[in-house]
This record gives sequence, structure tokens and C-alpha cells, in this order.
Amino acid sequence: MAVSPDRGRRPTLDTIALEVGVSRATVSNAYNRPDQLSVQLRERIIATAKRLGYAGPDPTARSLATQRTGAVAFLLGQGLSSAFSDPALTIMLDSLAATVDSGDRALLLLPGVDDQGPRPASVARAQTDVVVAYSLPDGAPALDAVRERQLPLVVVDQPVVPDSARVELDDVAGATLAARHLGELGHRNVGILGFSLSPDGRHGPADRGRVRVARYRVTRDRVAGYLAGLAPFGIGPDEVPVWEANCGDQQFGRAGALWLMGNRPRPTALLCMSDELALGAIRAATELGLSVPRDISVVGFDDTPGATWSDPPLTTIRQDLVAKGRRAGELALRMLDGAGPGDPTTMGVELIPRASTAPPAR
Amino acid sequence: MAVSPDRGRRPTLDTIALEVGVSRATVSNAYNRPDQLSVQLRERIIATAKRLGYAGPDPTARSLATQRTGAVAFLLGQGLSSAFSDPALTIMLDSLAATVDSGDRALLLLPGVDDQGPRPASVARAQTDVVVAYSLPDGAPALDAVRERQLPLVVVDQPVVPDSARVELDDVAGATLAARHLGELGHRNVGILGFSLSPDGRHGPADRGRVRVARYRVTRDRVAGYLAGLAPFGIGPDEVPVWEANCGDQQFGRAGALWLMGNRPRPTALLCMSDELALGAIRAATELGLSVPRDISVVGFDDTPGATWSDPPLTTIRQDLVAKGRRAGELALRMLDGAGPGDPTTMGVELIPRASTAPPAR
DNA sequence: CAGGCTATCTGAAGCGCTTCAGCACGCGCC
DNA sequence: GGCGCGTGCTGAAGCGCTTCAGATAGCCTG
Repeated sequence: MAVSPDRGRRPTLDTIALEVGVSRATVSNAYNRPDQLSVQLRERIIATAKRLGYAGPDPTARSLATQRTGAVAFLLGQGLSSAFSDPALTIMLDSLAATVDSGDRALLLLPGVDDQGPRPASVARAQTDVVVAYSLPDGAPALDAVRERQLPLVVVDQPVVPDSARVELDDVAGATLAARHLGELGHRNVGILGFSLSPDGRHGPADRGRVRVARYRVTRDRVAGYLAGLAPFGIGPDEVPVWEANCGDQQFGRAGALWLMGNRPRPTALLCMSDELALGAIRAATELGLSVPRDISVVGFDDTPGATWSDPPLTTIRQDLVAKGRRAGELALRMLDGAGPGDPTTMGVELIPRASTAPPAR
Repeated sequence: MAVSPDRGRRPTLDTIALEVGVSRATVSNAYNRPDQLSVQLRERIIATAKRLGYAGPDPTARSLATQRTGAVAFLLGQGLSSAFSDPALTIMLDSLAATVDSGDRALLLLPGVDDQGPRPASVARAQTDVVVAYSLPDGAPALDAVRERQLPLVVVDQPVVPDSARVELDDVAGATLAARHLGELGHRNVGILGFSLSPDGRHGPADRGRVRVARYRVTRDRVAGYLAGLAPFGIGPDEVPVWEANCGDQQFGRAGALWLMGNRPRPTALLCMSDELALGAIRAATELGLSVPRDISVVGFDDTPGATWSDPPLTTIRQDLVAKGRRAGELALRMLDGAGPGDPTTMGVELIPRASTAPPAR
């Protein structure tokens, strides 16, 4: 007996079951375990569903029953536009997205508010099975919310959180490599063009005190690495000016480089924490009529596509962003299957010398 | 009587209710309707919850009961890294995210696969109340999936879908404006540096036939607008070479511009569908030893921050990306409250003349 | 003191689905 | 002919929460 489609209400599994004259379990199986019923019955069910406008099991109800949402939450320190101004993030995220997507999961994006990371309430209400955090300041409240919910957590780059899986870059080593490269070329006056040190929206020159209390581990480590790499050449920490950008895009790189190049003695080289910043620095040098690398050398970080393509091509520290995103995705999927956090994965770094560095003119 | 915390199992509302000695409804109210119970009881409940490690009502169960997920799904034509290579998208998306976030909703990101948009299965399983689609090719299967689920839909830019809210740009008008500007300056040899015409990964020169069957409305309209703007100056469609980029980043702009500038007679001006492409074009011109705008004029589209900042600053067509994202977000939130799609919102365009265009040298 | 309020709290009915133990039946096998 | 087994399907017990129509009790009013 055909039952008229419920008036006004969306059809559910029951609607279809009733209409076809089978049990609800069978309809469920038609969608989830085709091997559990005969082909004919399944086809009849699917056809009926289509006829009644039933689009398949409700995702929310399914999630409740299965105890998994099928989503991976991605926590970001900053808002979307500043976060995405750095290709390094988008490349990583793309790779992460592709990985979780291949595990049939969606990406729930929780952008940061005021550079503090997402609000804890957003995290508390997020429908997700696992969380990937990127570039949050130490002690971000969002991480407490994650812990309260006991969600598996993958932290990329920073900060260190107990019981979480980690994907890290050896930032100190990378920065050291960059600095040593400059030292070996003979540079003795070097400036640092860095990321934000703490989530307070500040940008501009940063003194030693500010560096010491930095709440972003990556920035802290890279500064430390730069200084460590310069030390063997007799360059003391106080001789190295640091400029802090509060967003990684080229405009900030340009502004910072202009300030750094205004220092006396003028630096003969700039250590930049990202390729974007470095591109801004090259831009600034050109504006001042300085030639790179003749008058000033510039080192980037990340080896994004822009580094190859710039004029001159950037000497930079390469990290494998695609592998990093993939790895974060894999860890997330693995923790979903109940695996423990395991040991942190540390990604390697490599110096890629190109044409933006040379010995200083004398 | 204190009940020992369930061994192994996560606490639920019932756990807390039992422990405090109240009904489950009361615990629920403690979280959702604080005015429904006395302050003391509420505090006792919250304290007990904290003690037992209960992080608040399970989002999935809540969603099932309330029949709303609290998420906005964002469907993207392409993968993340190519989509985010254009600041125009990230600015818009950031504004969208801020808007939906202020409505206490998360953003579920469904990136496209093979430029065809998200897979229909992903859409079918997405936990969302409303969908915002951006830059999908006409007839993307993901849109069928949205329709099957009868989810409210907001389409940004393209394509046209029945019963959906729309936020559009007047692409034809914008492109016409750009082309007319060149015509008025006296340019008669113009090339078009455009977005992808169809989601097949092709890039390179595009003939008239390919333009005609383009599956991206935006690209189609802009080409049409360009040609319409050039026509009054006696420039026929067949005299205007078109190069198609399959991703909006500067490298493609450079490559396309190199090809366009290789045409004979060499164009004296390039119409670019985004500022990024235009920046790549300027780059290409510089590489060829041509000066912008003396030897070749370049017009962008969008008026992203890079346009102001480039050398020379870009003449471009301004669209208000922040307003566009906000509007899309508002429409999404409004449709959630049961509002109908309403009339399409058409965002205005404006020509911003800067230094990258000038009369052709003769 | 009856009557009516207000402030609090409860019971029970869902929300739409998955899953697992089990049942019925037919088939092959010795 | 009895046994064991695989196939195809069902019933019922959840998953964890919200919500709404009461119930209860204290308090004020006249």
C-alpha cells in the first residue's frame, strides 16, 4: 500500500521503510551496507527514496548514532585574510584538506579572533572529531576548550600541548642555517624581519625584552636560531635589530625592511621569516635604489613558489609544506582511529642558495 | 549520594543530573536557559560538570534535537591552494567568515576536486544548515546534491541556480568599463588575460569557440564585457586575443602576458580579469624590457591591496569584496531563519584609474 | 484563608539514525 | 532426513540532547 508522502515534513528513513514495506534497518543498510540486502530490494529502496525526495540519511543523526562527525576542525590563530596572505599556509592547508578529504572528511574552519585564536565557545560547539591547531599563541584559550572536550589534537608548529600529536619544523636549525649562510658570506651587519611575537597586534621594531616574552614559539625559535647562527661570527644579539610584522604579507615586509635599512650602520643583509616578507624586503630595497644582492642580501623562509619566481630568485630555507600538511592530516585521521599522539614529527629544513644573497660590497 | 563517575564512559547530561540529583532538563537549562533555574543550582551544576570533566552538551546531539547544525558550508570550485592564491577570494571569505561567526556559526569548507567543485557525496554528508557556493562551473554536480537535500543556498558570482539567494557582481559592466577606458585612451590593439573558461584544467590561448562554450559565467561575462567595451572603437572580437589561465596567480598572469605580448601587432594594452593576473603581466612586461604604461597599459580587476602597492599602481575595476562577503554571510544567516532567497544583490563596480594605463606610444 | 502568581523544576516525548542479536529459510552434504 | 551454514531481513535498544506541558511550592493579595 502506497503511503502518501508526509505532508510538509521531510522524509526520513521511516518514511521510506514504510513506503517500501521493509524495516528501517533495511533502508539504512541500503545506504551503508549494500552487501546486506539483495540488489533488487536495494534498487527499489533507492528509487523510492528518490521519488519521495529523500536525500539519504541525515548527517547529524548519523553522527549521533555513530559517534563520529566526520569533520576535522582547523584552528587558526588569525583571521582568514591575514592567515591566507601567506602562501605557506595555504599550501599546507590545501595538502591537509586533500588528505582529510581522501579520508572522506570535511574541514571545519575556525578562524582566530583578534589574533588570539578561535573563541573557546566556538570550539565547544564545533562538530568535529579531531582538531588541528596551527599557529596559535602559547596558552590560547581555544586549546583549553579542546582539552575539556578531550578531543584528539594535532598541533602544527606550535605551541606544545600535552597529549597532542605534533608536526614541527626545526625552526631553530632552519634559522641557524640562514644566519650562518650570511655569516659565511661575510655579512656582519644583519637585520631580522620577523613575524608577530605576541598576539597583541603590534608591529614595528622589537627590543630584546619583547623578544624574550614572545608568545609565538615559532617566532621565538627563529629569532634564537638566527642569533645562534650569527654568534660564531662575533655578532652579538644586541647588534641585530629586529622588526616585527603582525601579518606575513608583503606590505609588512616592505615596511619592516625600510625601517631595518634605516639603521646605522645599514645592514648588509636581512633575515626574513617568510618568503613573503623577503619579497617585500626586495621591493623596499629597490625603492631605495639598492640592488639585491649587491647592496643588500635577503634570505627568505619556506621556499614557496614565489621564491623561485622573484627577481632575484630568493635564497631561502626550504620546508616541505605539502608533506607537512599531509602529515598533519594523516595524524588527525590516525588519532580518529584511536591512535595515541605518538612522537612529534619534525620536518627537516634545507638551505636553498639562490641569487638574493652574495658577499657584502666593501 | 555521590555517584561514582561512569568508568570509561564520557559523562553526559544524565551523569551530571544524577550526580547533582536533578532532572536532565534542568542540567540542559543550566547551559541553555540560565534564567530557568536559580543561580545557586546552576552554579552547583556547572561546578559538578567541571569536576566530572563534562564539557557541555554534545554538539551533535544538540544539533539533532534542535534541528540545526550551526554551520555554514562553503563550496569552492577549486582546491584550496589555487583558490587562495587570489587575495580577492580570501578577503571575501574572511568577511564571510566574520559575518557567520558573529552569528555564532562555524564555516565548513568543501574545496573542489579537479576544478569541478566538491564531490556530491561530500555535500550529501556535510553537516550544515545552509550552503554558500562560490565560483563553481555551471552545472556542478555539487549543486544537485544541495538541491536534493533542499538546503538553502547562497550563490556568489555564479552560476545561476533556481531558488537560491544570489550575490553578484555586474561583471559585464565592470569589464566594459575597463575596455572603454582603454579605448578612450586610444588603444586599438588589446589582449585579454582571463580566468579559466571551463573546468578542464586547460590554460593557454583560447579561441572564440572555446569562449562561447565557457562554463564559468564570470569569465564568459567579462570577456563579453571587454568586447562590448571595445566594439565602439571599431575593435572586432576577432582582433582580440584571449589567454586563459587555469589559476589566478601571478605566474599564470606572467605566462599569459608573455604570450599575448608575442602577438603581432603587439597589443598596447592588456585587460586582466584580476589584479593578480595584472601583476603577473607587469612582471612579464618588465622582463621583456617594456615599460608600463609607456609601452603597454595594464588594467586589473578587483582592486585588491596589491593594486595600490604595485609598481606602477594598477588601474583596475574596483569591487567591494568585504561587502560582498558580508552580504553573502547575511543572506546565509537570513535564509537560516527561513527567509526566502529574495532578489539577487548586485554589487557595483567602479573604474579606478591609476598609473598602469596611459595612451599608447606611437 | 481562598485564589492567583511567579519562580523552579520535572517527565516524557521526540530528533533520525546505526547496529547487533537473532530469526526464517533454503541449500548442500553426509 | 537431520545438520550446519550462509543469505536476507527485522526488532529493539540505544546515541545525547531539547523542549514543552505540567507539577510543586512559596508568596502575595484581598
